Amino acid sequence: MDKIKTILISGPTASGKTSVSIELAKKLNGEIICIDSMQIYRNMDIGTAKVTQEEMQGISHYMIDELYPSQMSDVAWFKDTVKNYINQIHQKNKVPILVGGTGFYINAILYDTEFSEKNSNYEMRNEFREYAFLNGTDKLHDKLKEIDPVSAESIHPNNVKRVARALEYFYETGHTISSHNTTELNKRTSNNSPYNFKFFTLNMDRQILYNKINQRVDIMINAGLLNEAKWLFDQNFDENLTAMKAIGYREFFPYFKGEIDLDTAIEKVKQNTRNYAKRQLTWFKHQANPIFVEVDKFNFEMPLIVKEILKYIE
RNA sequence: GCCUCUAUAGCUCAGUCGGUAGAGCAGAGGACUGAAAAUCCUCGUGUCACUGGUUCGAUUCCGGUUGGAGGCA
Repeated sequence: MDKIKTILISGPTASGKTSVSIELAKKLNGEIICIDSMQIYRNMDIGTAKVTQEEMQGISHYMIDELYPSQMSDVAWFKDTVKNYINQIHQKNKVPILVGGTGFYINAILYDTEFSEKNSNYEMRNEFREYAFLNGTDKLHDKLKEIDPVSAESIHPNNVKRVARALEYFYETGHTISSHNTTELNKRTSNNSPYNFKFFTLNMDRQILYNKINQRVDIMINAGLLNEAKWLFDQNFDENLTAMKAIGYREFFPYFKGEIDLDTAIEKVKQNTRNYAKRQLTWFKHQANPIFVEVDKFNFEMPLIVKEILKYIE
């Protein structure tokens, strides 16, 4: 049986993924799956730049509003859910178009990262984090050195999250996470993806991108971002929830508490968004092998961009 | 007009008891495989405003000039 054909449109935030994907879907009889760690949450529309009903132009979208902010997402669940949607869309004889900026999730889907083994233990994670807090990050790192020197070598002691996960993985499965990672990385290079995919990353001059980001934050403010942020703030959720880390929300919490003024909070949103865009680009450049589409070279003209992408398809 | 303070990295400021300087922020680069919009790592040469003087040597001390802030009239 032939592999299912899919198209993936990625890129940093504010690069125009949404409109490109909708134009493509119209041209290719496609449906859209959003690969975005934050658009998955309900009640967080403006700040996550979620597609609006009008923008969709009748194209079906999936993986939006699947969870409540009080729920935790994770790669394994995300990948399985997307997989199902891809199959469903394919069975309708339509083209699944994946669009999003969460590189970690994208790779998990495209390169079929193995998560079947049950090995996630949040309690253990928290214990390790507590241990590092009480005894210092180096002490936690020493524990890792004992059971998995290879991982200890590549994970910085300050990166408690990773050190804790590596330890958790070992105690849950009896194997080192470094061996698991090696296996999964080999899958990526040996091209045994379950999909026949074309992977695009939209990009543009850095300064232009930053200007777009700044402008978009202002637009979000005018569209009522503050109300959304206030709502989330008022829920009094645990600050460790993924949804509480969303840029465009958490920066306003100190403002609601009266600790900073509004302009400072808005500047912080812009800055964090810029930094995030930078991290996304680093991921796409080094953790994947996409076709880069420099949209500013096409003057941001949608027909030209779509035409460029279509050149690589079929 | 007079007096006082001030002029150092894109920004906010340290500092050098005289031997050409360093933090935070911004910015840049990177890592990443069950929290990922998360988490973490690396990167700081700039006419030390200009101009004279003292000195072996001045960004540092002294004089003047110019810009800024405050006070008195």
